[in-house]
Amino acid sequence: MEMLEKPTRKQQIEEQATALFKTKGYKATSMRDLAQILGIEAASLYSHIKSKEEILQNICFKMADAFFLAIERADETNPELQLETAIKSHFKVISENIDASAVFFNEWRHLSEPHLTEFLAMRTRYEQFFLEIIHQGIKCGLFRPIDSKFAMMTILSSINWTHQWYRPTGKMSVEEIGGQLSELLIKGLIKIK
Amino acid sequence: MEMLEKPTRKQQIEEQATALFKTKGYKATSMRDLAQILGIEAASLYSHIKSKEEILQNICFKMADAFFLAIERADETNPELQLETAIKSHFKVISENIDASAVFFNEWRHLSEPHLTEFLAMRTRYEQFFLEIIHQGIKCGLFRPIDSKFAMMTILSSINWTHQWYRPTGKMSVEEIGGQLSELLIKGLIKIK
DNA sequence: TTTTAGCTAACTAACGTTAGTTTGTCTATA
DNA sequence: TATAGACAAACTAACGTTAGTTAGCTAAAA
Repeated sequence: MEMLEKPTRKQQIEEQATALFKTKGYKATSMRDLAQILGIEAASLYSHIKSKEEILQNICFKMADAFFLAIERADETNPELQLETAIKSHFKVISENIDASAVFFNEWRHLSEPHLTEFLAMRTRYEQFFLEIIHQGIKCGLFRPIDSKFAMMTILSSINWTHQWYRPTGKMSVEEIGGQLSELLIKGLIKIK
Repeated sequence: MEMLEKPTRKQQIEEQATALFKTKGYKATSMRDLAQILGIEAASLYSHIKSKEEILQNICFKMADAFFLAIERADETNPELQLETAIKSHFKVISENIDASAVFFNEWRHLSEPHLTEFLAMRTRYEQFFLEIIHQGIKCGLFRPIDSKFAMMTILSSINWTHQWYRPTGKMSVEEIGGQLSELLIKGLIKIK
């Protein structure tokens, strides 16, 4: 872990930019806003970065990598367990990168080509992973016969929204939220039956 | 219904602006972009509107009104039926205003004061409505003992994401999606048990 | 001495918006 | 019936501001 070493200026820039992009949005954040937070002039940022969009690209693709890495480790055989693990892993990545997640989900459309196309292709591939689990679950009669794409969208959107309200200082822990999320989405809100 | 009459120029502007704000975002949409679509000069827009932000305000607050109107009619006594009705009503409003919903959910942060504060207050009040239903359901033992705010966020985020993938021309109808949404969220993905 | 990280100054492009004007159409009056 | 006034909706031109970015300089660190 290189976390212990003090961050490079470039890392500081990306960190503060991530926070600004989250709260103000990419387009509404100016290089002068960013520079001010770091206590330097806007022009000085360009000693460390190539362009404003380069920052956005780094945030988006680093997050994409993190998401893929998280689900690659999950290899359960039972669709229910598989889905539970996938939901928990997905949320864990978000919880560890709240600001970057917000940017990832809300600001990707400001990527220029060819990065935009590449980004969307990765997203589709990622969704495919959840789609397959749900499809298997339906096929073996474990899940109710539902439109699998619809179920995938519903489940992912619930998890993806957590960046809006989850706070590390809140009363629910990461494990607790992950568990509750998968329980609510798989078993539903209603009790027993 | 005044739908049959041809829209005023102002209505045309708001309609096209809504579409642009959805796809490009509020900040990334210029008045020149908007004017071009309507086949006029940017300056000419100001014969019909006060400012760019006025358009955003109209979109956001019209949607807020629509959402409140939709749930005010629902008055079931059973929490399960109440929640089902609320979910369906909420989705129905989105389905009838896909572009405006996207702007409502994604661009509200660009409202200036005092509109921003007013907007957030309305949103909290709206969330309170769902919170209350879930709270009642838990209290009477119908719903599992879950953090009600967490459940509310999870449910609302699922419905609010539908604007991203729902298409009137798709294979699922509005009623079908509304039904599936409430079923998935209330009864869960898993079959029987 | 070379490199790094900041500075000042400036550029071009684009932004939202205002001012003043023109054009066509409808309506009421001469 | 012809004309004048009012209005709506567009135009051109330009304003002041802000955007992202570049160039070249300076001072301190390696």
